[in-house]
Amino acid sequence: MTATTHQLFRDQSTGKKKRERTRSALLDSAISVFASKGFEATRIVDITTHAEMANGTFYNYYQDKDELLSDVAAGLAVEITGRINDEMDSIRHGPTRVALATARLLKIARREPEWLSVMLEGLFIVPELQSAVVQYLKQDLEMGIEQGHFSTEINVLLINQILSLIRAALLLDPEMSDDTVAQTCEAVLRLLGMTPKRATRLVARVFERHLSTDE
Amino acid sequence: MTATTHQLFRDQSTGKKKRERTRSALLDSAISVFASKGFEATRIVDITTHAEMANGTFYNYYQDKDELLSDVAAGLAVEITGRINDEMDSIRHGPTRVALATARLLKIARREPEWLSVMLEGLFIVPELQSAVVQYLKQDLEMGIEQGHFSTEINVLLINQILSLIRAALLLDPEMSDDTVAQTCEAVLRLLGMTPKRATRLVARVFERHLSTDE
DNA sequence: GCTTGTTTTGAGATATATCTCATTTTTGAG
DNA sequence: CTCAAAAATGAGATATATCTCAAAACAAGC
Repeated sequence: MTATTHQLFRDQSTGKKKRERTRSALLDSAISVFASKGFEATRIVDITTHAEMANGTFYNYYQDKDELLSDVAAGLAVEITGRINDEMDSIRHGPTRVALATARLLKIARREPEWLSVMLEGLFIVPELQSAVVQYLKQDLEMGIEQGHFSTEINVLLINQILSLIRAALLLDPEMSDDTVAQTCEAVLRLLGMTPKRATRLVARVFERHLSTDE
Repeated sequence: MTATTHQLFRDQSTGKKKRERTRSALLDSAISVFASKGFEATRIVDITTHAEMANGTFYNYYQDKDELLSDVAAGLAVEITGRINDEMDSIRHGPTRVALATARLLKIARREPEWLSVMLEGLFIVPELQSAVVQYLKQDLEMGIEQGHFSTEINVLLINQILSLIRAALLLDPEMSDDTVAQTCEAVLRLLGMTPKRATRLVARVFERHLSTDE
């Protein structure tokens, strides 16, 4: 029962001290187990078994499950926001940035189905983590408002609505078909006050200009 | 530690046989405990203690927690949809129906904060229950589309997006201020393809025409 | 108030998780 | 290679939940 696809934290820690490598193995296993059984239902021993260690080892690193979840979610947030921001510097059109970021996020979820669900679970259970992820989103929203494309107030409910739309997509279609991605992007833009026509057109353009290759 | 506010199922079963009354006491206690600790975290004994019975009594009625949740959520769904539909017969304008139903749902959550969270938890954990609740919503959506006010396809993702917006409101502001209610109604209408201006105007009208008294 | 069927009770058997720590194993610097 | 420090181990002590069932309490018809 070793990890199959991702090796995110293990990869980041090869060459480093043993302590770092073990911690990373715990983090990677936590992603797999949290994603498959859900956070509440997973037992410490599920994670250590998956990581092929003794259960006592866990307690050399964390006090409890929550501490581990924080760590995992924070690490995933860094990785995911990093990937999304990649090559977005050049884009200075608010709605395009929002649509592209949303689409990229969901496409990451397609490649690495476990990442997004675990990160979101972390964001909802350990709300302090939200600020880190959400700062980018807020900047893009402000840009879109200043440019006159969005018609909305930025408040905490709006942010949660957007996160909820993303979670709904993940829950309903973990495979993350292009349809689901497109419908979710359009939903976000509508929520922000764009008309259906403009939203559809923009999403289509974002798909062909920025996402045609990166499958 | 007896129930304070609601007595939904107890009230429905006064006069009936003992068996019914005990079952109702379990259901009412389940609402309180699920709402305060969350479904996963509640233990059977939490519910029986709250209901002031021996823990063994639970097993005369249910096999496990999930069975109880189904029962509770189904009962709540009947009560809540009944209240929402009350006096909506006369309204034949799709968007008004959607806005009013959303606002009423959230205002029920204000009076009975436990009901909606438990019902939603049930809908997400026992998806079979969704169809019962969602049929009304679908009818209103179809009406709005036929009348040319909505611009969207009705599919399961859309339904989940709407439910998610409602859950976001509940999570963020359980007190359910008028602001939260209004913002959520507008978000639903935007999602369905109405322009921000129309959505705002419609929600304002629904508030003054249909909701001014029922506080 | 007696009797029979129904419901409740709660102690304890069973199951499952957490957490500790004396011991063993591994690591890596010299 | 050697050895002290670091890390891992896993059996078992502690804690917590589930579920059962013989006995007690109760309800209701006669």
